[in-house]
Amino acid sequence: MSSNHREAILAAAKDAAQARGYSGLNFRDLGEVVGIKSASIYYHFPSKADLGAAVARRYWQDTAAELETMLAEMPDPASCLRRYPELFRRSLANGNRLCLCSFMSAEFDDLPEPVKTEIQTFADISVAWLGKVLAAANGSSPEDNQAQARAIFAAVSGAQLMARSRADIGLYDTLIESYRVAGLLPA
Amino acid sequence: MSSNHREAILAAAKDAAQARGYSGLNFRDLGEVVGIKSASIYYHFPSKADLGAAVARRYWQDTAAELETMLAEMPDPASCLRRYPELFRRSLANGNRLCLCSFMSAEFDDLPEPVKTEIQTFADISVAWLGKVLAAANGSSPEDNQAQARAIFAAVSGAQLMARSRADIGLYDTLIESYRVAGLLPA
DNA sequence: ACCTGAACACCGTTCAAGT
DNA sequence: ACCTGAACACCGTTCAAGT
Repeated sequence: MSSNHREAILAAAKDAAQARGYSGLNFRDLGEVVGIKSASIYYHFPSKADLGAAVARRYWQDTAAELETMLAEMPDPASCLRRYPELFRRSLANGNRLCLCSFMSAEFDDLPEPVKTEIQTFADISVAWLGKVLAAANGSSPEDNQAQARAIFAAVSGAQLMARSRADIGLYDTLIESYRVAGLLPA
Repeated sequence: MSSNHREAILAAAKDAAQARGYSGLNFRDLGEVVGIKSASIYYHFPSKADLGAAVARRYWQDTAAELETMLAEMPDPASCLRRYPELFRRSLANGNRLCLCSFMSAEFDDLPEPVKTEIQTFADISVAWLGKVLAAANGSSPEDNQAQARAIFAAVSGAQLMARSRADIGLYDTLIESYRVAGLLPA
């Protein structure tokens, strides 16, 4: 109950940041969505930087949990790799939104240090997961697959960005398919 | 003389937008760089939207010219493809900046319609050029290479974005190399 | 514990007025 | 033609005051 507003702020801030970035986050709109005054948000988060870092932290934690669940429920690594792009697809399906990490990567120059750290962790856990799954798929070590894991992460991010710029989720699907044809992603 | 300020504004705005995006563009800073008051900028560009569109238009025009020059000076399509990523590399080398089109793609929701149009043209001319060069390289038609051309554009954009988030141009080079290994880019 | 009203400093933007 | 001063609206933040 007492933490309801805190959670609601985190959720609203996540949605807003995926659509308008860190610089587009503003406490007045957030307060309106949550149903409290903007000043009240400072009771839960001492500054915008703190809120941004909390949102980014929660974002990679949720993603990490989801990736682990996927791997647990579907131990076949090839299937996991095939389904990985669905993660980014869902943001597009949800109001043509971008990965939080991508948007904030663009905003690198204006990001408070703690926020930078958290979005780097998002990339780190994604790449680590991809490396692990690639390794399981081809019987080598995760270290040997780090380069391809990073390439997949970067390429999928780029596909999402391009699709967003046209508000065209079909373009995303086409790009992912092209990555498979080219051999960047396993068919 | 009279157009000096106009050109200086365009140049300063381009640099700023590649570092802080359209939303990060601000007339006070721009005026300071150019040496006039922020209000004076409105004489040259009736609104921020107009300035943004003008910057984006100039950006794709310059890029289109550069790509055509490259193709004219180095008719070997394989060499052109090998050098294509240098375009994005240069933005990173220039103060860890992002492609204007990428930043504004992230900002899609808050972009005035004319700005959207111009950055889509940037993607269009890039993809068209890549399709043309790919076709010349493998003896088919540009249409048959559209999918791969778009995939290359998206992937290279993603690599630049990821490298920016670490301020690590070496990561960009590694990612491009991984694309080559995977077969997305010709070796 | 949790929230608000009111205020402050700052900044993007506008526009009537200058030369 | 080109520029500016002054004002407006907005936003992040603070804080004393409410319950």
